[in-house]
Amino acid sequence: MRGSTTKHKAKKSPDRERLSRERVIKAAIGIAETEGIEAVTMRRVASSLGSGVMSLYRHVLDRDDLLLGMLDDVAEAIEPPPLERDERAEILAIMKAIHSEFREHPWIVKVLLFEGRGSLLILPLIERIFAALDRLGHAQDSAIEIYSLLLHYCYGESLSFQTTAKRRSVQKQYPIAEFDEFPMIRAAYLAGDDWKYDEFERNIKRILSAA
Amino acid sequence: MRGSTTKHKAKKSPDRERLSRERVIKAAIGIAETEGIEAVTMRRVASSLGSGVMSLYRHVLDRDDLLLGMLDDVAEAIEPPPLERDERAEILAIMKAIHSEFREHPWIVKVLLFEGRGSLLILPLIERIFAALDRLGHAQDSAIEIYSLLLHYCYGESLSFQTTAKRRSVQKQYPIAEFDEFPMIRAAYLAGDDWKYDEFERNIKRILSAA
DNA sequence: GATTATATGCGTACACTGTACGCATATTGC
DNA sequence: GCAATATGCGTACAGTGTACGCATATAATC
Repeated sequence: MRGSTTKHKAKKSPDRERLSRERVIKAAIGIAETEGIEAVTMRRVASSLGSGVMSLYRHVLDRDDLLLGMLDDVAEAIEPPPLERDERAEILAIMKAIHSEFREHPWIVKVLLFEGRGSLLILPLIERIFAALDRLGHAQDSAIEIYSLLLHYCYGESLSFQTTAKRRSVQKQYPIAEFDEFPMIRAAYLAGDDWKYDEFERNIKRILSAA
Repeated sequence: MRGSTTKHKAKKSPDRERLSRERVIKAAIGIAETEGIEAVTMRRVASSLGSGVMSLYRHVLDRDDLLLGMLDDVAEAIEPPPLERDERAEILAIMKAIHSEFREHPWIVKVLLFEGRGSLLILPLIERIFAALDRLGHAQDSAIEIYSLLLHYCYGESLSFQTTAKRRSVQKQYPIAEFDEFPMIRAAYLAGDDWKYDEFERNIKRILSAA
């Protein structure tokens, strides 16, 4: 929408590219990707662009707006899975697409749940879920409930995955002795989570088998 | 003007109660309860106790430790639901207990998921869930998966409830026009969520029907 | 080209945050 | 009464988001 009129008049060849909403958002995403969303401070973004802090505010309303822009950017990049004839296969494919996006860009979940913002660009996928539930014979209220179950599990799982990973890296783990009175928890704890690979998919299937 | 009431040096009866870990944590919980976890800053807690900021650090390692203390405090207050013969009823009762705690003290979920900390005091309830799943004939791996499904849905739902409530109060809602291309989402959106009352319970039952 | 209008960059300042350091006082043990 | 310890907390520092307003770069008009 902006700057499309290519009036290449003065080739001043700016040694430093001009700022833009796009560039600011992309820089913020880069930082979030490598250092986590907590590292996305206005100063950090500015310094990664080699600009002053307040320059960012020419292209972004405030930090909240920047986060929203980041969401829109990744939402745009999602490629919708191909349509499936089978309703449950359709829903599973969509949930897997969303989930893998959450895994690839873990910061998304924190922004979604903490800032309470959501990108509108994901709506087509949600609509497809509702359509599939409709085809499965669900009335609106139960469709909404199942959708809520699917998505909130996805949120919780993705968020927990992050914090678990962090906890594990920090090695702030509890001593196993704490679990002595709870044999089953202890066993689960010791089992680790290598085999968890397909847990998400299997749990979505569980939900769908009850839908 | 604190000391002005007592002209001589009060030897044993201080007009101000002494600080303690307990008092610090309780004060922090009070603030979290009424103003949200974001308002729980060291300065805010100190001022609510009428003490200096650094005094808190005599009873609490750091802010993280304070949050952990808060978790333990509410976990302690949970009353375990009575044992149920029926396994699914047992699990449902426990999940409802946890969920209602999350609703009553919304800040818990944020601390749990963001700080990545957890209170050990809730382990007895978790153990009961695993025991019930065992009685239902689940091997360890599928038991862990179902437990993960149950709890992560509970997390996601509780967290989303908060942010939705906040969004609603701020009235930062999207204009309905945005949903024109997505009739089912639009309908769901317009339906509101008054009837959502038992959604959590019904969804847990859905999960259990697939367990 | 010259002049004006606007868009953009950003330095400084302010009100917050957590907490390290070390001094002052209160309480306890002998 | 005196020493040892426990407790309270003032000050300082490095962070955070961002309001304000000046300086310059670019665009538009004459």
